[in-house]
Amino acid sequence: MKRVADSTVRRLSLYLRYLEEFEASGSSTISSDELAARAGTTSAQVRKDLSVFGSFGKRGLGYDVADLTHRLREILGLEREWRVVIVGAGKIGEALAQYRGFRQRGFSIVAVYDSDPSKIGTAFQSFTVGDVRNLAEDNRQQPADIAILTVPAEAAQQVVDEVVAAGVRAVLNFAPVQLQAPDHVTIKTVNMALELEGLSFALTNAETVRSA
Amino acid sequence: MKRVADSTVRRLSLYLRYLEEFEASGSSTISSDELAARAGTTSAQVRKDLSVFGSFGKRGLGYDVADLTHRLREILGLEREWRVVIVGAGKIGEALAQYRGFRQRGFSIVAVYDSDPSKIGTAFQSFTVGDVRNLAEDNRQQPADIAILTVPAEAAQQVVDEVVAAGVRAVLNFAPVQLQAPDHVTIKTVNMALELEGLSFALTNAETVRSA
DNA sequence: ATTATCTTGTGAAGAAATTCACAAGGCCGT
DNA sequence: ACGGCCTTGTGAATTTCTTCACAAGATAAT
Repeated sequence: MKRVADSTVRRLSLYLRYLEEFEASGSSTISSDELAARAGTTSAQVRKDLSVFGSFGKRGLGYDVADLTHRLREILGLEREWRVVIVGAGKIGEALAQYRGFRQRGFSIVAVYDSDPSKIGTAFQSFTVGDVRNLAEDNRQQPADIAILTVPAEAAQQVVDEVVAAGVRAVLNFAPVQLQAPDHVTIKTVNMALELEGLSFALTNAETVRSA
Repeated sequence: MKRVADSTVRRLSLYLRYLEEFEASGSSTISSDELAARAGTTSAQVRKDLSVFGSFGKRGLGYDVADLTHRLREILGLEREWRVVIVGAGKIGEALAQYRGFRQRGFSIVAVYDSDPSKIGTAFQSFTVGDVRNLAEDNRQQPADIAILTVPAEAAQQVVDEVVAAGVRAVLNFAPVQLQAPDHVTIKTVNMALELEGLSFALTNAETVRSA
């Protein structure tokens, strides 16, 4: 099977979000044109994205909303619950630990860790902060699938090594560094300063150059 | 002047980050190869990215670290301080309000707003939460350049309209919705659930399909 | 049953981004 | 001053992504 572009997967997620809204609003069928309008893309793009995984529509009619919703959930792996641990009990970790958007989508935060002795054992949302050194052992009972890293940049690589050793195969990294991991581990980095710098560039070059 | 790709700008930011590290470590010159290795790309890519803005290197020698650092800061518009307001005094807003990475890079948080009467007037990091309805007036004195939105999805579009009316031309949006704004306003959306779904896809399709 | 009207699925065309590959310089040691 | 060794800057080739455009179905009305 051929490799699927990251941009395609992102758009599928978007489509799913708008489909769910559409489902709530009652209509049972939707065209690639309508979906494209909501997701901010073109109908051809929608159809191409879906065609990677099969043909889900009916010519002349469009897509059955409930059916396509289900198929997209399946494709994205959202039919099951994913066990997520947060490493780094700072403000960002706290914000993510209580973020409803995650649980709503089947991502269940199961534990929060830190390496700072002054934080370990303290209450943190509905969790008690664990010692990151117990992560591997805790994982032996019921392994986590995904680790969210909200640790300082200097500590991030070591934490990745630890969670990978503990069996985690996907990492969402909020530390502003490039991380190394074996091929079978997927890492996504969210770098908020980078996003702001993109805005700075756009503001600075507004008259001459327009960012794509 | 031709349009600059978003991906190019992102990489320039990365290069800048690694150049700064390199600068601290003492070396005065760096090759596109070394820079590429750190940023996780290729030397040809580094040279192409830089060539959009000029030729900053010396053949046979590489780039002067201090000079290139300066040029990149100039290109990205980081030589000045940007005034940033946060709208939405929830956990994520709080985390961002105290995030050191922003100030370090010249992004100065100047105020925090909310629309919830129970939050307005309360202390929030080193700020007092303001009423979002005063934003336009506050902005008349010393306008903010960038607004960070950490409000619920339902409220986001209205807040965008308000900050745009108040003169803000760049928005970093954390609400999981597609926002509309005039052409002269740049919006970047960070959708954390989307990132997790990308990981879910990768985990689900690990054996058959590999995400790019 | 036939016609008119939709909308999908998809090859082909086009555009954009990345990688290749090499001439043009520049430095250093002798 | 010359030869050997680096590394840039950049057209050209390649790859990847997006858009076009239309045949193939499907529905509905008469």
